[in-house]
Amino acid sequence: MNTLAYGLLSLLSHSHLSGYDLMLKLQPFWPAKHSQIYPLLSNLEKEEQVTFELVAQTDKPDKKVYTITEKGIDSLREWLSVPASDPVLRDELMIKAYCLSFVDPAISRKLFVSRLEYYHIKLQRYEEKITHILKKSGVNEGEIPSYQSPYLGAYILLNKALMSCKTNIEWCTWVLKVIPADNE
Amino acid sequence: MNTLAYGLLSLLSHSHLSGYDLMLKLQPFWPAKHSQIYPLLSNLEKEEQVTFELVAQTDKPDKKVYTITEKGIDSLREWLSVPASDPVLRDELMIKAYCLSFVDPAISRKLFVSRLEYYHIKLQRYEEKITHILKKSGVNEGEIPSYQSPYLGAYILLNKALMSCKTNIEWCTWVLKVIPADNE
DNA sequence: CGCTCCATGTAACTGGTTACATGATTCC
DNA sequence: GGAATCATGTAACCAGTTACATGGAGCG
Repeated sequence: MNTLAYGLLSLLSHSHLSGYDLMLKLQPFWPAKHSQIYPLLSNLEKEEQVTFELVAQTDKPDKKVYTITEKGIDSLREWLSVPASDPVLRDELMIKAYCLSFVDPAISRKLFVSRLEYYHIKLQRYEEKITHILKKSGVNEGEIPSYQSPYLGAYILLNKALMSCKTNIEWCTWVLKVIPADNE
Repeated sequence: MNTLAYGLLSLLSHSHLSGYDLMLKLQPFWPAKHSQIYPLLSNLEKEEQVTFELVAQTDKPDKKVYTITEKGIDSLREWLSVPASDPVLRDELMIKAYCLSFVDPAISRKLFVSRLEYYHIKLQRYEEKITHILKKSGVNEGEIPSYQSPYLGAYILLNKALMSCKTNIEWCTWVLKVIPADNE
């Protein structure tokens, strides 16, 4: 049982999903390709942490829709009780930022301008998602889903994504102010 | 040539370091173990991107101090010209946050309290480092190292680390407000 | 006609971690 | 006496990516 396996279980603890759905939903929080997910799911099935049902579709390929078992929920609970290991961030831009001065400012600027675009797209998506789940959870304006609500987890995560995104935009914008413009 | 190799080159572009030093310095920005770094360094040496000098020490083991070559600087420059790939963050706490409601609030709180401690320690370290490099760079108060300054890269990175750290502290603190206290 | 989306799977490879191995010094 | 730091290296393993494989539906 690795972290990815628990990631799959935690998504399945909220809804029934296919391997393909799991891959898409997990992307923002624990990136993984389908080639890693499918074998893991069949392991989880062997261990009786999940079950699946073959769902035939007409205009799309058939799919396996997975459901978490009581045993699966139990191992999630156990996993939640041990402290989370340290977060790991790997960002090429940070290494590139360290040796900016080896190339001319125009090239440096490009790096940060395109990263800014990346974050702006993310920001928009996160904002859409957060209003969407707040609507679904049915809370009043300014309120937060309760501890028992199945939407609390998603709301907490999206809030983190939003906050980090904004901070990164701030950082990139600041860096662009520090890099001299081309016409200077 | 993978990202880690460029990470080593970028550190060596600023100073002469041993494999051990490189490992320690790289940790905050691209975590890697010595077992990954030593073989990479000997590859870089074969490709003539770096050279090394055996330095004998009396009270510590001897070491290999590496120096970047012109060829190494050139490949760094080339690498800087291609856009940085997307950043990857993997954080178990995010997955755990998603299924908080399966355990009782006391257990949830523990997760975020210990993560807060983690970030507070990081914050302190980053603050020390940033004042240290600003002092070394010799800029006046409120000023920023120039584009040509060898300290600009480190300053930009530390600023990002600081900003992210503060945002994460803010997030954890907010989450702890959302999780009901034990005596409620 | 090629591209993307949906959907599943395996094989080969690269990246990263853990463990094995050695050995002196310093600190508790 | 045991642990931590410095310093280098290899071997075995696990995690993650890329590529191979198949195939229908819908879009431009």
